[in-house]
Amino acid sequence: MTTRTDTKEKILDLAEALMQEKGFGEFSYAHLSAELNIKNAAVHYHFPSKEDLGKAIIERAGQRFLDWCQQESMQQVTAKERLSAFMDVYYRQNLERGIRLCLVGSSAAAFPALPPGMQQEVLAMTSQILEWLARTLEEGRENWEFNFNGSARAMAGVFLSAISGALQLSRIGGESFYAATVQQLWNQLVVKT
Amino acid sequence: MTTRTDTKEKILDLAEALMQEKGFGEFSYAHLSAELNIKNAAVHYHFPSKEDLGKAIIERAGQRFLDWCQQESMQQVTAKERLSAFMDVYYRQNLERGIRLCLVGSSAAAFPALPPGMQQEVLAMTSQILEWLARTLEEGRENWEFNFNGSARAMAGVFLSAISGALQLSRIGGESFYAATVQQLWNQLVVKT
DNA sequence: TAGTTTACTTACCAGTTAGTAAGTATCTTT
DNA sequence: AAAGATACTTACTAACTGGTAAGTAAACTA
Repeated sequence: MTTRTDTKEKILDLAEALMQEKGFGEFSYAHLSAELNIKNAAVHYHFPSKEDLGKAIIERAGQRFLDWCQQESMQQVTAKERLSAFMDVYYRQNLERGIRLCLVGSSAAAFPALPPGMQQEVLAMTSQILEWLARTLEEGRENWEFNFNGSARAMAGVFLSAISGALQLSRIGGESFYAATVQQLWNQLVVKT
Repeated sequence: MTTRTDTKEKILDLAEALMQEKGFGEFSYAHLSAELNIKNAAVHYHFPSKEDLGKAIIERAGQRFLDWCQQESMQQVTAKERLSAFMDVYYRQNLERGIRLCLVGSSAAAFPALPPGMQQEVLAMTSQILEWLARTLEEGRENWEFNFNGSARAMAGVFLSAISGALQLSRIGGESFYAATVQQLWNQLVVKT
């Protein structure tokens, strides 16, 4: 079975981008329909409520993250290379597109205003990311690639807080702020060779 | 000369709290006026546009920060105690009030949607904070209270990113996430005695 | 005490928000 | 070829948004 149209995916792509650029509460069905040259009722056809739309955005992104970290090429590289790839895909690339936030940062900032069903999806996705980060950091520490004290889970919290925060603050301080901050974070973590 | 009413200050207090709780774009003149038992036109009397209101919120908070870090008692304590006080006033306390974000984090997340005049105020306030942090970190390093490599300015960027990010992510992960993350950050920075 | 300023209220407005009900063209299945 | 599902459009709504113009009561000033 083939889908005749890809309107639903296009809506999700655009909504996700707008969420990173402006926040979930700062774009409307009218924004989506205007840009896609459809009527706002067409968006409601695919996503009856904004909660449905929000849930779908996060659900898809969460699945994409799982696919990404379970892909074959990921299993063959070191923890340091995996963490570097993570930062490139989920942070560095957003910087190049007009400083989009990561979905975790965007969701966290607007969390109390998000529909309940969406909050649950955000929690699930964030937990997945934090667990992957903790596993990666722990493995890197055992391989003498990373150097840090305390639990890998706590370090994962610091790392995710710092990079999502740095992406946000670089909207104020510019790309140079992001570059300097992430470099400092990386230097603190990585064992010099 | 005494002011007869304090409506203007009450509006600022409430607007600041709402900005930390929900974000600048997520509260309205109607929210403010309803809670203060006045009409929305009364809010417009004191702050004609939302840009005026936003500028006033940040301007006042920036001045409050300057007053705070220039107060007499601050000059008499060590860098470590000053940094600890900063985290208590500007972060720990927000956690206790339903996880309000700091104004820097709230502003950064919504930055592209903020009125231009407000963006300028946010930049000024953030610069003040980063400069103070860099000075404090540098002084603490010279006193053997803190231990870090690289420039104090870069470390200040990591520190501010991490704590503002941790406050946001604790909306997802709860207070325990904040506690664990900030403890890890502190342990990495502070020289053990 | 008359005039002016301050701090509002009353009563609007045009634009935007998420959401809905009913209709239509096109494809798929029987 | 008929019946049903799919993917929309047309046309609408009630609630809310930031913002304004005109009026008013009380306080301050000349």
